[in-house]
Amino acid sequence: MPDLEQSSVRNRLLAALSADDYAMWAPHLTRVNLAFRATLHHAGEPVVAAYFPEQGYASMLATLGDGEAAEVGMIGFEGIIGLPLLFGTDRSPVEALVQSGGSASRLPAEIFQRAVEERPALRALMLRYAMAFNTQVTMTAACNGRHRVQQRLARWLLMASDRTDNDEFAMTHEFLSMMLAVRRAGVTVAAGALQKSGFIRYEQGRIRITDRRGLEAAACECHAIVRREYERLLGPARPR
Amino acid sequence: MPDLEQSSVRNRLLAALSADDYAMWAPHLTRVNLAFRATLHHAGEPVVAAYFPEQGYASMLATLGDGEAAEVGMIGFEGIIGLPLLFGTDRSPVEALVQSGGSASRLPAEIFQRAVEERPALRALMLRYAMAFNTQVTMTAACNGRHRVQQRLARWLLMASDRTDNDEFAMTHEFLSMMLAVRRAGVTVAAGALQKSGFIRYEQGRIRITDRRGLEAAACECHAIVRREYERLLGPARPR
DNA sequence: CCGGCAACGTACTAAACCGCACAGACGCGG
DNA sequence: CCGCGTCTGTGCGGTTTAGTACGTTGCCGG
Repeated sequence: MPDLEQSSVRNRLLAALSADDYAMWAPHLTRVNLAFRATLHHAGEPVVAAYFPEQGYASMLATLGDGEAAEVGMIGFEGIIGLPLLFGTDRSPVEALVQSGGSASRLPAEIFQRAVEERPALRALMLRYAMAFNTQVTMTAACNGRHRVQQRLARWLLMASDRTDNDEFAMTHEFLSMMLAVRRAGVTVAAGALQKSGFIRYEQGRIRITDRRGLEAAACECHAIVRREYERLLGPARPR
Repeated sequence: MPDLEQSSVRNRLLAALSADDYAMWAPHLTRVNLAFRATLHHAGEPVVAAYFPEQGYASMLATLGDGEAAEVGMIGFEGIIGLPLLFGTDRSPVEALVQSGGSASRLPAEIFQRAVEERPALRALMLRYAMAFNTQVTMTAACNGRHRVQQRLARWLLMASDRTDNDEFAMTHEFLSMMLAVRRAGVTVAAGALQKSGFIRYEQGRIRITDRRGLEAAACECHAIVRREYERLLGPARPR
């Protein structure tokens, strides 16, 4: 497989690497399919590779004792899946589950960890992303405690939109209910209200954002706070 | 002020530094008082120093748009307050508020950041701690979504106990209600139930854990998961 | 010893959400 | 175009928590 040109890479972290750092990685990067519902790493098991999504995104799910799980963060083309490697460990109690299929560049764990040790600029970039992602998890914690289902649903849709650079995605109420840790029927009611207001439109497993401004107003501030932090640390997102 | 002997340091990160790394920092460390209710850094404002608590602990509070705040993590003698510095930034939307007074070693931001850049072993230690703290925030996010007030209260008391190495602390229901993002009256009811079961005992602003095993059973698994992750990454806590 | 304040106990109504159940709508394969 | 599985709409009773309010207890300073 030929090396991928850096200029054709959509992943924002890979694109932000210096030419040198990218060239170092290029021979080790393989373009892989991100299959819908694939698990990139399981809770408590070794993380053997880092993934830089190009299209699609994955959820980070905290697994609770009773077999349940709750989403704590999302990672798309702006980030990297496999952050435990950056922190010098190869496992965590978090599972990475692909929610929207696509593709990613895969890098073996040893290559990633060696580069993080040896390349200060690369390390700094990854750490800034880690900070942004931490902020996302932090606000999820606060949001889960304070905000109502409808606000959280609106926030969730905006985050998914940011991370896929898309206004429409395949997504059932059942699925959303697992992400938000609420009942399926609770999602139906909240989504119905958002649709009635004209912010979204959905049918049979597809949701489309029809009024982003409105949806932003319906969401809690958590989305805006996290988004600002991403832009501060990683540069502006492309305009929507 | 004379340099502090590393052997007399209670903070587990400082104690775990190599003698070399500690010696490098010793001239810059100042022992400061952690005053009850002091803010070590505000949301959105520069972090000018890192603090290594010796006694007492601080809460990390995510500030929401409406002026409210919710606790997302706690840092005591096992950690460091000022993690944004490790990630190469000097601010975050999180506030560090002292919840139990004590003392800490203070290190100016520049000194900390330079050492993180230049000293791989020191950096690795700080990153492992950051990973452990992230796990704490992650589980808080999941816990806030899934678990009931009484479970969360039990978990919170156990975490505070771990971080102060103490079974008793000054703490009102009013205060706990802010930490858990619930009503004050909700805490009274939950705490009353825990007391009735004999797990805790409290009166006028003091809470004491009287049956740690029982309290652990009453808490959700989130506490055990986080504690195991701390031990895995940072070594065993002293037995309780 | 007494007044005042902070902390805690409790009660009531309302809202949010759960658990469950079931019916209708859609869409795809045969 | 028919059948069946998936997805969505809705309702009902029950639990949890919010919001509010007010009474009681205990500490502390005068």
